[in-house]
Amino acid sequence: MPQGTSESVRRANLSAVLRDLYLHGPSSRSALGSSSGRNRSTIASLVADLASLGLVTEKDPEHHGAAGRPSPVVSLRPETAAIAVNPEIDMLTITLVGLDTAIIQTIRHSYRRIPSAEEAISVTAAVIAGLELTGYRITGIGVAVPGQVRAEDGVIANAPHLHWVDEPFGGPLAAATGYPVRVANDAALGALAENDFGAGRGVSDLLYVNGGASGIGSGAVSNGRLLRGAAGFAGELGHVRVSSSPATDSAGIAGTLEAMVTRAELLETLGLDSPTASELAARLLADRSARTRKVVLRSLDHLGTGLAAAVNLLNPQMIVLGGFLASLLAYEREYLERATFAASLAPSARGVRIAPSQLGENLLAIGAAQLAFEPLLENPASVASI
Amino acid sequence: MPQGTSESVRRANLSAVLRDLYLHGPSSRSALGSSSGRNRSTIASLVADLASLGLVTEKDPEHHGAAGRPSPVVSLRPETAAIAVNPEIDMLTITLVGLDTAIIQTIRHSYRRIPSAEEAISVTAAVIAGLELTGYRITGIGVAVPGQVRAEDGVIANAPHLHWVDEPFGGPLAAATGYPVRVANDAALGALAENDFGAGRGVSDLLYVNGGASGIGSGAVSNGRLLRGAAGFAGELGHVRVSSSPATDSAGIAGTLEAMVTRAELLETLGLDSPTASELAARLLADRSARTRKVVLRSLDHLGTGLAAAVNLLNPQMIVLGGFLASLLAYEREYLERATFAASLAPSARGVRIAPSQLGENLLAIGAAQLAFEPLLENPASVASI
DNA sequence: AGTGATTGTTGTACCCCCAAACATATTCCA
DNA sequence: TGGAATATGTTTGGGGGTACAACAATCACT
Repeated sequence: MPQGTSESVRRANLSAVLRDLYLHGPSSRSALGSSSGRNRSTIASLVADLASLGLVTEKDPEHHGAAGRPSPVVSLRPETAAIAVNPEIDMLTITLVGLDTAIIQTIRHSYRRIPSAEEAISVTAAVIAGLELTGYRITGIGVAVPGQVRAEDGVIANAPHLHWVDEPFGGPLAAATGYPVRVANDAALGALAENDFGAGRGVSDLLYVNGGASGIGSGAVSNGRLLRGAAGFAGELGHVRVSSSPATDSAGIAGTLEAMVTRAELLETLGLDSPTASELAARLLADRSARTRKVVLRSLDHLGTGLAAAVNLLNPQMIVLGGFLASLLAYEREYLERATFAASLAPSARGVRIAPSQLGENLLAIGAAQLAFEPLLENPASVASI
Repeated sequence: MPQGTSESVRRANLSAVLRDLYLHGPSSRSALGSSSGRNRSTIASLVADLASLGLVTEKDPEHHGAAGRPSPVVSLRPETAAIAVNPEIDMLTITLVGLDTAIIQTIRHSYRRIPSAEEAISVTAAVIAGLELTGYRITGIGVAVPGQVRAEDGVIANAPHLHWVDEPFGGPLAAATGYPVRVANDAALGALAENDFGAGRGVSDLLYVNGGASGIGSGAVSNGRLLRGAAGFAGELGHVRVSSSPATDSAGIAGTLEAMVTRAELLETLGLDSPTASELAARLLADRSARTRKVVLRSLDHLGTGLAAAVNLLNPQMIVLGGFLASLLAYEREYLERATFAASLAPSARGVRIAPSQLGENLLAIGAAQLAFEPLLENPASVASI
């Protein structure tokens, strides 16, 4: 972000106010002032600007029983929204998400066979074209992809389960819909969402690891920002080696966390076929048989080794586990903590909390919407062009 | 850094100009203008401010053969300096480093036995008290410690080879010397130095891994900034597991990179006792015996596994190897690349270069000085108080 | 010597935030 | 019930900071 002009000051202040409202919900003008450190008159001017941009509204507060003149409550207008897109192997989910983080509408499109990137793009564009969007102001599209995404241009470098390799996605989807499009890895967006709205609220350094049917995805937030790396590929803990086993993962690498800890093995052990996430969690917790326990503990050993690598390399405050990894955590939390901290440097281990994911099925929609909202939050005046 | 006031604009612009000079050396006023994007008149005012703060001088340029009025060359004044401190098990090194990155003076203090933190602090304070510093303006002290350092307050959480655990260092040293003190891990400062002045110039995401007599240290730069993590402990690749071997490292963790790849084993194989770094490099390169080769390749396998973990988690553009790891790289670069990329996600692997360290024995002095200069670079007007 | 190009210099305009004075709305208390 | 206390909105003036335009200075080229 450019700095060093008086316009950049205005932009930074508008951004701070809008972000405060986005992260913490409606707030009085005086509270906005004290949290941003700006003067009363400045806040008044900033809020007036945001209101004239159509981003916020002011309402008279309910009486709250404190002395002094009541301060109007500033709220985000829910008409400002983003479109979250999540292609998976059997389904494409498209969600309309308000700037107030409300889930406005969800459309699921199933397909028989794994779609090509072109097909996914055209289906997405068709669904969006069919949405009733009058009354909404759409800031853009955020796409959560189960694979490695080049942040710069939204090209999907490799999404193994979708069989997409070096597929342009952001560009064509933008061309097909007319909206700006940003694309990122799904677990990275999960990390973002859990960090801002879930288990990791207020945390500056967080690791999110999700266990799904197709493998283990992960993403990290470092110093309050998504850890991207050079091209946007960072945070892939699932493909870090934790064993000398020759079993390979979806990327063909042997002995990785994803290769060693699988949902399929757990289902086989439990004798389940295709349970929902909550069924799996319940059945696993109920089954204290020796056989199941052995499988779980072996998985937790490998998971601990992997988490320890992340603890040593990233020094997070919090590790959030999603999917069946959350179930494994619930099964035997202390065992996982021991396994993790045994391979972690003691000072780093001391500061880590391991917690289950708090956001449910809307996790990726929220995360992808965050991605789409980011340019607006960074430069609120940019909506003038929408 | 606070934002949102007109003073912050001035600070950001002063900082941008000073940092440009720090990183890229002397520069004409017009070049400073175009690189920072500020107007001619603004640059004139900024440079005048920096000059009145005593940080820069302007000189008439040599004729350079281009049309137009010549632009004065702005240079950093070398009188502004920092004190770099590096305690090791057998020696304490104190270096006076100019803001123009010149090494002004180096003092080495040897001791017979490993010092306590208190002893290291009092020796450091005594050496600094004995320095002839008239004519210099000392911005502060930067300390590079072989261990995990809490960034916030400079407490050394664990420096295994020095047997320091939870030892306050920054605070007492500041009290003893009167200078502001910042403390960080030595390899992290190596990463910073290589990133700004060494093999990784211009790179935004870099991993530095150093192999020394006492183990493997590492640090990372992510998005142009030092990767700190929650408490400042991030970047410790040496303690990531790469093997199921029970051999433990200096932190007591089994099978880690540091446990599996040691300088001692290399020396034993080569039949050397205590060679200098360049002796070791030369002897290793000259020895193509099957026995040596076997040891080296096994080390490179483990190193590759470790580097792959970092590639997958951090997605760096460049990996810089120092110490005997640079010698291993020189011995068989392609083998290390294969070992690393075999366990790396292909898109992440494609963008990585592995290179030897470029900065020699002054690496840590430069890095520690960077740490001490950082507050000045961030807010140049703060020197007014020195 | 003249011309064109580039940059320093100066004065003005504009943007943005802050502080102070005043106005307003509420609670508290006698 | 009415004043005092409190907190905040509103208005106005001022200062810090950058950009712009006009002018001056200095170089290369012919």
